[in-house]
Amino acid sequence: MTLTIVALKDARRPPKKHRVNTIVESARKVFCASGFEKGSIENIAKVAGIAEGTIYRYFESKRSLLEEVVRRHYDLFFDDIQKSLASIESPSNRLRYLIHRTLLLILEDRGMCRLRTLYRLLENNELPSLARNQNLRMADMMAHEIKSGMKDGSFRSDTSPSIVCYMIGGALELTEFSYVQTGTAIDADETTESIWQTIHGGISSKDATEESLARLIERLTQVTDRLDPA
Amino acid sequence: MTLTIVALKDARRPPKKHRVNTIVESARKVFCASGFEKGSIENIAKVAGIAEGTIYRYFESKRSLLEEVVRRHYDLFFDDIQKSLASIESPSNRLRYLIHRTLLLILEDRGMCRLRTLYRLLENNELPSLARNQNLRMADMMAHEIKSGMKDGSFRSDTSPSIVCYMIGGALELTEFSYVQTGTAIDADETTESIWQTIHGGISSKDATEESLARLIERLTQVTDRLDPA
DNA sequence: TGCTTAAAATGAATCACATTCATTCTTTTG
DNA sequence: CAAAAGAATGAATGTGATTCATTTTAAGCA
Repeated sequence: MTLTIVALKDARRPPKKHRVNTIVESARKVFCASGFEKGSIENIAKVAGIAEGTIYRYFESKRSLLEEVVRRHYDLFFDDIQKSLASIESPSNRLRYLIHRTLLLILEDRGMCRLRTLYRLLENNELPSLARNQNLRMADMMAHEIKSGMKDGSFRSDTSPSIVCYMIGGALELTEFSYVQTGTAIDADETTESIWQTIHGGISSKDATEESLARLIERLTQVTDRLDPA
Repeated sequence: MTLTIVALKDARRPPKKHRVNTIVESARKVFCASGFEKGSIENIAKVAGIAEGTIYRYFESKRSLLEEVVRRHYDLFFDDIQKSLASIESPSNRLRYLIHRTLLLILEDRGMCRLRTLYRLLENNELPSLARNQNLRMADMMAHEIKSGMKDGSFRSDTSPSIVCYMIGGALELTEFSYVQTGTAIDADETTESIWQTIHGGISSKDATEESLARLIERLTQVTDRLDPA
């Protein structure tokens, strides 16, 4: 008897958690398939096999449901990325990894990408929103590496971490945007390389350095000429 | 008589153009004040002093009305920028100008910015949309300068113009986004400088290399001085 | 100037959805 | 097992974009 009761008690909560999971999962499917605006609550309820009203027991609004869908997806990503980061050596390499990993995520699921891109646009009211937090989390990770690099001397000390973050984040976002829009595949390796190269070395040709080298060679030639048995 | 008729005939079109102007202008006011979702057609019609249905004679939907509002604003900007560009000397300077000018536009009207940011999010269906065209137009201008710079040797030849465009565009967009969200003023000069510096010279410190070279040259100079007929 | 026809404007009606809530069904507790 | 609490339901509500039959205005013509 006691066992039965315990079993029932335990069975009480799983249904609750299970309900939420079912709803979020259905919402994900519907939103990914039809987009946010066209993915109706009616449809989500139908897919979940429940009544529309039930959704509102667990979620305040359609938008907060979207928020949960997006959050679940990206939380996994962030947790995973943060773990990997620990085993990578220098700030440079970690920064590169962040770029590369994000590109892979973008490629992984175009539907979610579209949702996220779309989601960013909707949140024009509350400040401490999910998208903001996601951006901040990624920006924080990048900024941290940039600052480390500035400390250990591998990056210039007059760099503005936040602007560099914006530049990397922006490039990733526009790449994502272009992918979502056109569906043209991205070469993650190549794109990482381009972004990294620009961030790292800039676009200016290294005239100064090359001039120095030229002068050096000239001098050396003079020296060797002298030393040569004339 | 004839004159009167002519006057009436001419009066026929101006009302039409005038109507559209009135509608767009009212829409701009309402959207800027309340945002897209909360700015209702009813309200726009009221501000314009016409019936709701009339709006639908000139615009297919609420969204296309938004599109027109945004387009008008940015068309002016692009035309102006393109004119100024002609009188600027080098690719580098033109690129800098594009960055700076865009930042000034962002600062100029936060309401329009918010609309544009919001607008970008909405367009998840039709490909050749306005936002896309705007992005393309700006991207084209930037890419053009980058390619010129690569040709004339001031930029590295292994630069990827599109990635660099993405990086600049992305940085501008995130700066815009942060401004729209927080309202914290941006220092256009300083931000331009940071973006430019990173794009131009990268973040890696060149100190090490250059110092070594300088020392090397110094040594060699000493050597050659010795060898010179004292 | 009056008459006819075409274009424009109107706003009440429609429609699509998100959201609410009185009611019904289930589970828990005593 | 009955009462109470908690979930679920889906019809009703509310909001706001969009449509359309009707009315108003303007244009063309004798």
